[in-house]
Amino acid sequence: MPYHHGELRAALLDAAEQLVRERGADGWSLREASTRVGVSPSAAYHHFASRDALVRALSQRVLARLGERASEASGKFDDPRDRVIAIAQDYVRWAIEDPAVSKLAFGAGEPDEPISPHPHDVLAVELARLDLPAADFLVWAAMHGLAMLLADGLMRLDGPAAVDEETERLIAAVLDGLAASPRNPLSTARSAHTDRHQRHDRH
Amino acid sequence: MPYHHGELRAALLDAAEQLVRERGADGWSLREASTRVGVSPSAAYHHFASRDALVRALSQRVLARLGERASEASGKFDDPRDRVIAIAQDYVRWAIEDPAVSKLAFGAGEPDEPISPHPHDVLAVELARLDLPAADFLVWAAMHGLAMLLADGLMRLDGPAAVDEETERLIAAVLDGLAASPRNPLSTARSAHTDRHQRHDRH
DNA sequence: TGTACATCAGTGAACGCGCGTTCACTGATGTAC
DNA sequence: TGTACATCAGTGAACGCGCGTTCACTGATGTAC
Repeated sequence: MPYHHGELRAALLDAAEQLVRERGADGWSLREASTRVGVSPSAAYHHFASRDALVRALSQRVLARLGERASEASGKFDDPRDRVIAIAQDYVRWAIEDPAVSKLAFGAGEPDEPISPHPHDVLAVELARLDLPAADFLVWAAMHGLAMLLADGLMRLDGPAAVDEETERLIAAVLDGLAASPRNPLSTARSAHTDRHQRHDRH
Repeated sequence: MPYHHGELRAALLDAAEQLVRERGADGWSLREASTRVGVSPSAAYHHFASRDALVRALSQRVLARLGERASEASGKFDDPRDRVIAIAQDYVRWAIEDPAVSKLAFGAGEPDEPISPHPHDVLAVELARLDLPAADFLVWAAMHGLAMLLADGLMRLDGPAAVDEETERLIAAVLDGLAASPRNPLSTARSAHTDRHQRHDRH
């Protein structure tokens, strides 16, 4: 073990992520993550201002990876509708496979810097192609709800096939329903990260 | 302050709920709740086996209250469709008004005993009247997702009117979409509490 | 109505523990000349 | 190519703290007779 680790920041995030996976969002400590990496507890403070900063950084890394997954999932199809459904299926499967990590990702509050690619943005691009303005948050809400109910064990589905099927059924229903009753195209919904971008842009 | 409190169990749950509200789902201790009630920390052990048991009991109490709210909300309308939308609007508003408590309610795992009335059941009754079999979990997922995205600050809406409007838009879309493409009426989704009931019934 | 006594629901001291964070330090690295 | 030195990224001891839980206890309550 070299004196200078070299990748300590990433290694601490890895260890913390694994601990979240094993013990839940709050069942671990900075000291424990340091020990796993093989480093003294104080070493972490050269990379994170506090335990809380580490948690936020982890949340952001996880969300960015989810955004990448969404991009990949949508890339397997051409039709925008199929792409949206593929994103949703991937999102829901991910939440079931990694429930504690996904809960942490969404519960860590405002990010320190914009998340790229943000899952919401990946979805919004596809919905724009479907000519369903102001649908992005509602479609996101639908897939998010299904994902969280399953991740929290409040709802169960037998096997990945059933999960994919129900996800498609829900998202298809939302898309069809929104298409059937279009309304005022001016969205009233906003996201934290979009706000920040806009604020930046205006300066 | 009498030696025998009389309502200590409920008082501890009240204090814990308020602490969750102020500091977040995990930002408080059993000792702190006891102190607030004006009782020694060990007194709690005559009413709860552990801190974890207190958290579970709180989660269950909160869910049951949400079920009651849902019943009340739906009672203001006659048309089942309006009733479903009213339940959803109440659910989403509740999550925005009390985000930390609502997050705790859904994250506390399996209940010790059945929740009555369970919010999902209240919803399912209305959906049965709409002749939309196997729609209950999907409609629940949609409202739940909207609620959680708003509670976690991942999405924002300006004011209660916008919240109600977007909630109605989402739920209406799901109902319309599901009605337009009916499928195999055999639901593959199950809930933890329904499972338990069934297991009981079969004995 | 009075008394003995079991039970219930508190007290308060103590336990061992692991936590986040600070601090003065030191070994390793890389750059200037 | 060699050396001086600043900077970087670790160490390890220590801090004060509040935690959940246990334990022997005691005051209050309610019931039997």
